[in-house]
Amino acid sequence: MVADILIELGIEKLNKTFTYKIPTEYLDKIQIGMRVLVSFGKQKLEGFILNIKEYDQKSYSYELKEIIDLVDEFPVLNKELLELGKYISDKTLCTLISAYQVMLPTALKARKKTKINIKEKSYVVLNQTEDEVNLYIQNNKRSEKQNNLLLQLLKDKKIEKNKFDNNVVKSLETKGLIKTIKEEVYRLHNNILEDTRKIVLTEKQQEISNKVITNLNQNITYLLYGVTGSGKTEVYISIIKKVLKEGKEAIMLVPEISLTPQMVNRFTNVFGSNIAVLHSGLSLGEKYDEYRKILNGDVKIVIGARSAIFAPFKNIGIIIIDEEHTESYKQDNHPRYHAIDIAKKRAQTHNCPLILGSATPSLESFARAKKGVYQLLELKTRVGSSVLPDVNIIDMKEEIKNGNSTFSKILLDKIRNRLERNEQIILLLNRRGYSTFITCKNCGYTHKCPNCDISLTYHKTSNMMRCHYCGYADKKLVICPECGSSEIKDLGTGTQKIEEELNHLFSDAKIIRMDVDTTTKKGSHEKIINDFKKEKYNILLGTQMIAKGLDFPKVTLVGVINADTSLNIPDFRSGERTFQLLSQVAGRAGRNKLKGEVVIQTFNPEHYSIYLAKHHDYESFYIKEMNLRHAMKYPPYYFITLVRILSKDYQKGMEASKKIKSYLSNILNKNSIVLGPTTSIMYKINNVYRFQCIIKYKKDEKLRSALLKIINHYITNKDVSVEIDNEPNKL
DNA sequence: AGCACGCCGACT
DNA sequence: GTCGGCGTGCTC
Repeated sequence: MVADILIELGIEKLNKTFTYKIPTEYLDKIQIGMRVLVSFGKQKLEGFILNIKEYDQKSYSYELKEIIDLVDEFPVLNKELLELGKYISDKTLCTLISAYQVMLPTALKARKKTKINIKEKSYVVLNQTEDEVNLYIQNNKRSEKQNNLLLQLLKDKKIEKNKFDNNVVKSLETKGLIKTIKEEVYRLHNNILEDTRKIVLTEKQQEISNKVITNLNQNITYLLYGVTGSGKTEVYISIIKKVLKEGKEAIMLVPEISLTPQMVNRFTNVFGSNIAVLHSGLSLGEKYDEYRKILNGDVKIVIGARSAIFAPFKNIGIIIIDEEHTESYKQDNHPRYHAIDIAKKRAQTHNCPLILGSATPSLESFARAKKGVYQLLELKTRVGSSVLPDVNIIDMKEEIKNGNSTFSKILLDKIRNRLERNEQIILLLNRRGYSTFITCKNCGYTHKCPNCDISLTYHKTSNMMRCHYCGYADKKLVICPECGSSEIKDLGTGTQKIEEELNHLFSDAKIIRMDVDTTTKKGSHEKIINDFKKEKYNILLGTQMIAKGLDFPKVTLVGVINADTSLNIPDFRSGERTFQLLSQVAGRAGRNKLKGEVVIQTFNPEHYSIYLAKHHDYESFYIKEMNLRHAMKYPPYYFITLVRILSKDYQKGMEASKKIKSYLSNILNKNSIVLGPTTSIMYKINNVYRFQCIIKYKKDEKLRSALLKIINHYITNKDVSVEIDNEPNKL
C-alpha cells in the first residue's frame, strides 16, 4: 500500500501530494488525516495523509520512499475538516496545506519543529484486590506510613503521587501492592463563580428563542438584529440549552476583544465546565488543551474568536456568531477566510441553524435578511427599565470659533457634572499616541517614516516618534532637517495627549487609558476593565477597543472626541464603520437604571453616518447607504476582489500592475469592472511599494481561472508578488 | 523551504 | 587554474 502525502511546506509549487510506501508495521494503524514524517529531498518533513491506495508499481518511473514514522495515533483532520480545507483553498486561492494548517491549533499542525505535549499527572492506584491489601495491612504493623497510604487508597481509589513521600510509594511499588498511572490533565479550568442571577427571558426574547428552537434540524441562517442592551446573550443561552438537550454541540464566536472572563462567566453559570474557550491570549499548550477537551468529548460548547469556527465537533446543533459585522471575523493574512463563510459551510454539513447577531449588522447581512436569504429576527427594545441614551451632536466648527479645540464646552460641563455625581465616563478617541504628526511651522516639513512614508506619531511616554505600521521609531525632532528652524509643532491629538489634558482639567479625577500601548501585556486589558468596573477610576479613555460589548452600569456619559477620524478614511465602508462605531460606543451608556447620555464631537454634523447614529436609526442608515452602494456599484450590489501587487521597485511594481489590469480587462466579462492600477492607501510599507486593482463583478465565471493564472505567473517572479483578497475588509 | 547543480568573476 | 557568487530546478 502507498499513501499520498501533502507536505508541510506552504508554497504554490508544492501544492500537490507526493506518494510514499507504507511500511507493513504501520498498515493496521495508518489512517487518512494523520500526520506522518517523511524524507523529502534531503530534509525530513511532516505532512498529512490525504489518500491511501494500492501500490501500482508501473505507474511510477521512480523508486518510492517509505514513510519514516507516524506522528499521530488518531487523525488530526477528520473527514469534515479534510473537505473544509479544500473549500477554503478553493475560495481563498491558497495552497491546500495552508488551509489545513489554519484550521488546527499549533500543537497539531504538520510542522517538524514545535512539539507541544499533553500535560500529564501521576497517580497511584492499588495493584491488588482489596482483600489482599487488607491482609497486607494486618500483617504489616511496623510501617505506619505505608499503611496510611494503602488505607487511603482503599477509600479514594486514586491519589496524586506527589501527595506522599517518594520512599513510601517506591517500596509499596516494588512489593507490587500499588502502581503508578498517568492521566491527562488540562492546563485551563473554568473557575465557576457563583452567580445567582436567574435568567428570565422577556416575552420577545422567548419568542425569538422558540422560533429558532422549533427549527433546530434545519439549515437556516438567521440574522438577529437587536439593539445594544436588548439581551441577545440570553437568547443564545436559551437556544444552546435546548441544543445540548438534543445531544448536540454548539459553537459561538464573539469578537476577540469582548471575550473576557466576565463574558465567559455568563455561560459557565449556566453550563458549568461544559465549555472550551479559545482565544489568542492562551499559551500554545492551553490552546491545545482546550482543543483536546473538544476532541475528547469533554465539552459540548466552544466559545472563541475567529478560529474557533474550526472546533472539531462531530454533531453541531447550532453556530452563533455574535457581533457579526466585526471585521476581525475575516483573517487579514493568508489564507483570508471569513468565519461567517466557514460557518455557513459547516452549518450546511451539519444541517443546523446559524445565527448572526448584531445591533448594527453589516450591510451585506441586512440586505440578505431583507431579501429573505436570511431570516430576520428583531429585538427592538432594551431589557428592563434601561432606555437608549440621548445623543448630542456637537459641531466642532462652531466650538473652534469660540476657542475650544479638543473639548467642547458641553462635553466639559457634562464630564464635570458626572464627576460631581460620582458616575462614570467613557471617552473615545480613535487614535493612539500623543500627537498625530509633527510639522515644521516654517517650511511645512513633516516627520515621516522612511520605510512607509506616513507621518510618525509622537509618543510622549517614551519621547519617541513611532510608525504605527512598521514599528519604526526615531527621536523627536528639535530642529527641522529641511530649513533648520526650531519652530516645530505637533498637530492632531492622540489618546496620550487627551489623557494629559484631562489630568490638567480635572485634577481630582482618576483616569485610565486603554489602547494598544497600554494593553500589550497579558491580562492588562482585563485589569483595566476590572478596575474601571470596580470604580477605581472615573474616566475610561480609549480607542475603539472600548466600544464593544462592555457593560458598565455606572457609566452615564459617553463622549466621542472626534467622530471624523474613521469617516475620513478613503474606503467605501468608512460611513458604515463610523455608524457602527458610534452606535456601539453609544450603547455603552446607561445600561442600567441610570439614564445615559452621549456627546459626539464632529466637524461633519450633517453627515448621515453621524446624525443617524444620534437617533439610533439603523434602518434609515441602511437605506441611505444602500442607495450610495447601488450608485457606486459597491457591495452588496457587486462583489469585490482586490488584487494587490507588491514590489520593492516602484517601476517594476507599476509595470506589473498595468499588465495585470489589461489582462483582466480583456479576459473578464464585459459587465465586470476592473479599476486601477493605483497605489494602495498605504502606498509603501516597510520599503515595499503597494499597488492595487479592484475588480467589481456580479457573476463572472472567468474570474477564478484568471486570478489563478496571475498567481501562477508571478510565483516565479522575484521582484513582484501578488496577493488576492476576495471581499476585502479594507481597500 | 533547503539543497544541488551550474555557469561566470577575483583570488591563494 | 579554483573558490564561491546566487540563479534555477527538484524533491515521491
